[in-house]
Amino acid sequence: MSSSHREDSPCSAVSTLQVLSGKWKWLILYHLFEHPSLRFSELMRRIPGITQRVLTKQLRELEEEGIVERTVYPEVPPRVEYAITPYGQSLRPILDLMHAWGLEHLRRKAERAHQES
Amino acid sequence: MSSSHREDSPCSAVSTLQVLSGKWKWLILYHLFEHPSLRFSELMRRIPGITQRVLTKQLRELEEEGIVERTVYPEVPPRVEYAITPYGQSLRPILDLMHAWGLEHLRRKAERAHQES
DNA sequence: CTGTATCCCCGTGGATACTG
DNA sequence: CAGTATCCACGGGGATACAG
Repeated sequence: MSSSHREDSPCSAVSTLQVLSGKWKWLILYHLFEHPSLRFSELMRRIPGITQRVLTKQLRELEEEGIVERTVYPEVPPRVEYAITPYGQSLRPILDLMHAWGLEHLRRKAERAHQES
Repeated sequence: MSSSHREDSPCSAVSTLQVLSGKWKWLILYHLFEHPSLRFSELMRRIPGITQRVLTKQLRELEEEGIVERTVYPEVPPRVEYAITPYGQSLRPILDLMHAWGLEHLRRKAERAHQES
């Protein structure tokens, strides 16, 4: 996953973004923070627009980084549940801050748009 | 800038990432946090690998969002300085958290790699 | 020095069909 | 239900040349 050119940036925040790079990863985390555990199909339903292929891929990458845990229940039909690992929990403060900032930013833009009308 | 499909995600963190989407934006912010003000060429030097075209584009987008301020000094040769706006300062806590998390993540990976050797 | 203007590559993600 | 397997489209970003 992009361990290609060894940029070795002095800014470690960049490596965080690297790990979480992927159009839907933070949204996936958001839902897993809201619900301790979700099935594959539940994630699909909660994330309109994502496809099976992409959801699978991003979950696998999050799992690879130790952020998400995948549990397979050997039943028929198969059931697979995803949950945030304790390590993944450490991302919560970041997501919360971004959530707050995003809200404020949207409010700010709405205000601007309103002013010039 | 991607106001295309109106996903209206319930997660506002996503809109934050949207605003800051761009390969080098956080790194640009990082340097502007370290130095109250930097010239275009100074940013170029501090960000190895970026091109003029892309640096310009990302700076313009940050400016558009009110995060970065661009000041042109009408001299010859021209001098342009970039600085974080007060509003942009509100991103600092997020960047700091990501910085810390990134460091810890790298440490963690190094540890793992070391274990299995 | 601080940019534009062109052209182009390639990786991420989307569409669709199929499977244990 | 929870995925793979293929194929493909698109746009963000890189290379290069040029300009005020």
